[in-house]
Amino acid sequence: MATAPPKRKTGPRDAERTRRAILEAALVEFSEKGHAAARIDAVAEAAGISKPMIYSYFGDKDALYAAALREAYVQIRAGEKELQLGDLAPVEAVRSLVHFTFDHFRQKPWFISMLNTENLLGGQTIQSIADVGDIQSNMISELRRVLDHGVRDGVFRDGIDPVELYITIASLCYFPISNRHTLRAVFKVPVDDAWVEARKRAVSDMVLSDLRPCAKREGDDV
Amino acid sequence: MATAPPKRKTGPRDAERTRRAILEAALVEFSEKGHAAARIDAVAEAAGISKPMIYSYFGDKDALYAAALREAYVQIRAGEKELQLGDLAPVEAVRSLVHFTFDHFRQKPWFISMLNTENLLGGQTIQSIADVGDIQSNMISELRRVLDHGVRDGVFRDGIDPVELYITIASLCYFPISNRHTLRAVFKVPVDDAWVEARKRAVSDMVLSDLRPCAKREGDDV
Amino acid sequence: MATAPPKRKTGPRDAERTRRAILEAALVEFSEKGHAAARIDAVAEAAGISKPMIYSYFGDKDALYAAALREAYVQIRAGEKELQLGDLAPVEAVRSLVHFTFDHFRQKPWFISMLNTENLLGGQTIQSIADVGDIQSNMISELRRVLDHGVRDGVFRDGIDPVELYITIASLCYFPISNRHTLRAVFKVPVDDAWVEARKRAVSDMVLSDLRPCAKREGDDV
Amino acid sequence: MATAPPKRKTGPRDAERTRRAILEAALVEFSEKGHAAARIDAVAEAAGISKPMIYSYFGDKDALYAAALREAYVQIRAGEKELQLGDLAPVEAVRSLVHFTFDHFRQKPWFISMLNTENLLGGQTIQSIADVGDIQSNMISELRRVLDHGVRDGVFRDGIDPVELYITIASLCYFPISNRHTLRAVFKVPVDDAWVEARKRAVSDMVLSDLRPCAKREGDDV
DNA sequence: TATGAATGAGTATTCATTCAT
DNA sequence: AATGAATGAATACTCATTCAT
Repeated sequence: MATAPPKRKTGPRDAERTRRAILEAALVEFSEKGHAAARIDAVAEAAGISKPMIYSYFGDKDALYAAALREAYVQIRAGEKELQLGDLAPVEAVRSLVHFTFDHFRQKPWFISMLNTENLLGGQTIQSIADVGDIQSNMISELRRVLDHGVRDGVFRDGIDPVELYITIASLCYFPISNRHTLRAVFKVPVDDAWVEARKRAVSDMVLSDLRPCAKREGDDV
Repeated sequence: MATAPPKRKTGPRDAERTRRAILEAALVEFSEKGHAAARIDAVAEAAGISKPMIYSYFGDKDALYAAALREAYVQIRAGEKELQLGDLAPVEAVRSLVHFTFDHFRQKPWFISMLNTENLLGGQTIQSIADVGDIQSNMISELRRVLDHGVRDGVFRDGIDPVELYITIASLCYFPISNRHTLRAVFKVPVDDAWVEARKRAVSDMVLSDLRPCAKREGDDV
Repeated sequence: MATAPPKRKTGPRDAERTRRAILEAALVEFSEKGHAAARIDAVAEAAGISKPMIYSYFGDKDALYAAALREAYVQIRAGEKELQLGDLAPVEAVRSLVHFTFDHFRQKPWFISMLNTENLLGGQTIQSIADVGDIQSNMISELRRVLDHGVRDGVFRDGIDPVELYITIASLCYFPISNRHTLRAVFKVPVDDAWVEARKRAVSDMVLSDLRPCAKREGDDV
Repeated sequence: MATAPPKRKTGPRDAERTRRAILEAALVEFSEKGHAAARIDAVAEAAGISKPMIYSYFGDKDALYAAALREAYVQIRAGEKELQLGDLAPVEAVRSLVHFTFDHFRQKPWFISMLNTENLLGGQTIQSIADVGDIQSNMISELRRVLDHGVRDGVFRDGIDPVELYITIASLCYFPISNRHTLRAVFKVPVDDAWVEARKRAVSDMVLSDLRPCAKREGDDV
């Protein structure tokens, strides 16, 4: 913002800039406080505009929340797109996705917080976001192609569903970040950078290990 | 409680029963709505008592929330204790813990919701619950013994930290339940009993697979 | 209380003792907090009994307040009676009354506080205390005799109404005590024992000076 | 305020008018009921605005109370200033101050009530009003000049502290007004205009008599 | 007589939302 | 397009008073 060209008094660009400012402030506010505890006043102040603007741009609190939630998904999708998974060797592609996911969860804490909040509310809002499925399907498609490639190369076992794989990845990346406060308090886990990085390595190892076409792998231990 | 003398309809014993009623209603209310959206009125009504009783028994909303959070931990600990992990073969013990964890998350949804809520608040409350570490340390101790046993029996690899293992288990069990609403909406996952049961099996397989003392396991795929 | 004879379990004396305990606690509570801010709970705790006892002994909060107000008057009357004004020379009697009044206001702060509170409420309660006039009339009668005596002795001027004199005395003794907090804050008056004692002397001098049969006294300065 | 541009019906100037309306309503409410019994609802209704405005303009009940208390002092200072004591002969100046004080106490009953309330609370609030000393110091300065002038003219005795004199004046003016309800009930004083006016004369005579440089005045009667 | 348990009726305070300019 | 002013509807919390034993 500081490096932006000098602001013109009015015009179409200002509207978009205002919209962005509100959206980003809302994303922070909703993710830090949750839906109920988030304050429209706080969003207005953080965005540097007056409250009525928010209503004029977004409608009401719920609509603003929906926009913030969607923005969280848009951001992670944009990050995943930049990975260019198709250009990497399958094992590298998966490892890359795991690392990106873990890091994104860690560095953009509002994503996890928004998901937590939304799931607490029973997912009412996400259903109403029409294109949310499209947003993610790109990544799933790419992952499917990576898996196919890996099977063809003999480095992945067959029959893996990309969605299930993504859920495994997300599971392992999500919990240590989303629950870091309770982990620290209950298990005395030292949730610092070193621990988190170690955890990230362990997670990517585990995910890749699970993909390997090892004959004696599962279901033979009972 | 089980050893208490038979409860009279009314009288001095009402105090304890009232306390329990409030606590259980609060656990449901806080977990369904989150901290900010939870209503003291709703707790009172669900508990079948008047609002002032809540203040008389618990102090204020925050204290009631803290009591509910603690109760969530007490409940899962009680369940884990009943597993008697020490009496089972190591592999069985781990599988049993995974299944219990998964099922508890699924069947007592307030546990996950309370953790989500608490982590959203930055873990302020859990830190103030003095004995929360003790509550879980039993389970960790037992898990450590199971791991040692498994290493001695040659069915588990060496050097596994019980806390890290538990975090892996919890990660894999937590996410599919806690994020079921967004998963359904975003990935069109059919989050029904069949899917959840399949997921549970996949998770326990994955956990056990990761424990196996396979020489060519990790770090050799880059 | 510590030196009281061993308490019998029940009996007529206990009832009276309980009554006194409640009354004294109420006097303190009402005078320290005022009518609205006084808490029945606080009275019960200070009296060392349960709340229902207060209702059983006094009826309700207003009745308890009335009893406490009456008690404040009874106490000051008892003090005035002990002065035995009739046994003193007129000048001494007046000085004695001034000093007693000043000291009583200072040492039994609840009297002033109760009067403040009652006047804030518009004197609704004091009107309902049937015998409150009788309580004070003794003192006024004695003061009238002192004044007559003084006139006969030639030390007081004639035509002084005892009630007006008492109002003058009370005025001068009341304000420096009742308003000590605002005096300190607004005028930086050092409201300590030395100041208060000096004020007491000034007040008694002023009162006696005003009583003296000096020819060129009043009304000649306009 | 008198010099402000003509007020438009609505618009930005409403803010100041609303503020005044709240402040005046608060002054009446707090003085009539005391701090604890005063109702924010009542203030809002009397001011003709909604409750949230009070919080927006003043913060909370305590801050509103503090503003009302300060306003009471500002009002009496403004009145004292108009007296122009410096332009009067010393005796007249003192008599004028006494009469003004007495009349102000009588006609603006909220001043006495606010002081009573504040002293009941132990003066906590007045201490936090930073400029309360300045508010009154003008009057004390003027009074000091009047006393000096009177000494020079030979109409006042020497060595009188203006603060002590003001306390004497205030004492004698305060009590008959502040305690009018209990005086009526206890001493059957007919607290009507006639009595009050007579009292006012008696008070100013007494104050001036005490100032006169009469050789045989005090301390010689014991 | 005495009390722990319980509550109805309030009260200060907040916040999403709209109005008027 | 933008905002300071305003509010209706809620919500946490309190307290005098009563009930049941």
